[in-house]
Amino acid sequence: MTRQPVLNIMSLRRMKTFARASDRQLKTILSEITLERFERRTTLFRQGDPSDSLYVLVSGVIKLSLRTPEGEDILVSLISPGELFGITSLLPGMQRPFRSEAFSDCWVGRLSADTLVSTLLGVPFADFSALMDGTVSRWFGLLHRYAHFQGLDLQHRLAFALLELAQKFGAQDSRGTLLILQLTHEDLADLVGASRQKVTEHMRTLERKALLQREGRRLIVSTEGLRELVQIEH
Amino acid sequence: MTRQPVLNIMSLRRMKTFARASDRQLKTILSEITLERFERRTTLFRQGDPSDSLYVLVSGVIKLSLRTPEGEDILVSLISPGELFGITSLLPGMQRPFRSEAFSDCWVGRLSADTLVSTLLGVPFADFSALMDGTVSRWFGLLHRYAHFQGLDLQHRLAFALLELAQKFGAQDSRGTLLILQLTHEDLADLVGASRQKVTEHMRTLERKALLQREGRRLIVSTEGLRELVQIEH
DNA sequence: GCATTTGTGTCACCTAGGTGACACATAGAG
DNA sequence: CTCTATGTGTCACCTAGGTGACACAAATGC
Repeated sequence: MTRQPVLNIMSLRRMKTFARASDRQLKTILSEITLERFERRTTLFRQGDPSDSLYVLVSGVIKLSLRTPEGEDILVSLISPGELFGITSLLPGMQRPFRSEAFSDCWVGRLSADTLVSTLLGVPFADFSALMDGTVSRWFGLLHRYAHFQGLDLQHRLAFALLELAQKFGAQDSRGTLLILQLTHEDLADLVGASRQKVTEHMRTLERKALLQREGRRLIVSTEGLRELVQIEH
Repeated sequence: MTRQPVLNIMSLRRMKTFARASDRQLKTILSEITLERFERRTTLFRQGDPSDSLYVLVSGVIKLSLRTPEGEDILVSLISPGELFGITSLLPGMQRPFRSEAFSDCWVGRLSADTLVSTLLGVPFADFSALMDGTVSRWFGLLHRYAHFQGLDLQHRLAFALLELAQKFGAQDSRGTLLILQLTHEDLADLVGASRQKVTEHMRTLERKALLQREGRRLIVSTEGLRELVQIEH
């Protein structure tokens, strides 16, 4: 077993995140970091765990991955030494969106997101976190969508996309959720990464299944129906 | 033409980002926001523009999209009223990664990222921005990768993935860039969203094209060659 | 109101890539 | 050094979805 690596002000400052920090700040942070070792193939946290702490990779390689309901594995990212990960801990009340496991033997530093933010910025964590939530969390949502889309067939990508749109642009209507948007099939195709023609075809089958109606060029979707379509059959 | 909408403390506070702000803060922000109108199909900013200001959507729908080198359009996101967008302005020195256009007639508020951060958090923008860069910018990078992968064939996805890995885990070697990673074809398959078998096949053709060599289970890639492969032929 | 442009529906055809199967290579574990 | 696990290479086969083409419908401009 490898010896525990030294983590000091100099080694921290070599990392991008800490390059600008003062010695005092780094000292505080150092005193709050716990070093841990993880053997290859060990998992650090699992999808769905509460997203409490933040990690710094000291040595080794970490793998972030996603297990789809269909049992497929999606490798979202490989983390290299010096990087921070477990970033959802910067957003309020998140769960871990990915599974994290040691891709090789690793040394990892763990600290609370709160410590990082308050010592580096000197700002209450809740304020920071709320700002992140209002801005940058959309990136995260999109990333999540794209990752999930990997290896889903068009039918399901469409269903997900419609649900997302219903959530964002839906108005309740006696017949279902009315999308207040003038979406062409081409727009949808660009959104789900498919051809215009195939989108037309699948939209028709959704109509036939009564998960979707049209009123001129406006869509009325059945969110329950779509949700069912998406969850079942795997 | 629609009348200019009223933007006041109350309407701001209805937006997620400003929900927690004090009246004073909102007042400062209000005084710094410029309201602009954009007709349907007008573009607010283009891919590659400097990412200076931040936008708040007051009414209408905004479309963020990406034009691939192949001329395909990828619809990354549709923004609904109340959302902030143009978020890359929170990171230091970024260019706009997406094109933004009015999907319907819109009213949009524009302000500088600096104003937002310094009035909401009371922290120098550079500090905040550096922290974002060290943490959350990875999300953005991944999002960018996934969006670009849309509509690329396996060959190219693989090439991109290898380039990315070379960047992160590459060591210079007389024969090219050596990846200090024990990657199986299955790992690569999970990374690019393909089957193990097809990855094997394409890896072999990359070898035959001399863009790739192997030393045991370690890879040596030719970054120049791959870059060429990826850029040419469209 | 008509004419033009933009969107929809539906073909027939083709190809990238998924799948299963199996032989062979390699690398750890004992 | 051998045995077992895991990884690689390569088939033949099948299917989801891309493409081009064209008819029809619906908006939009004039």
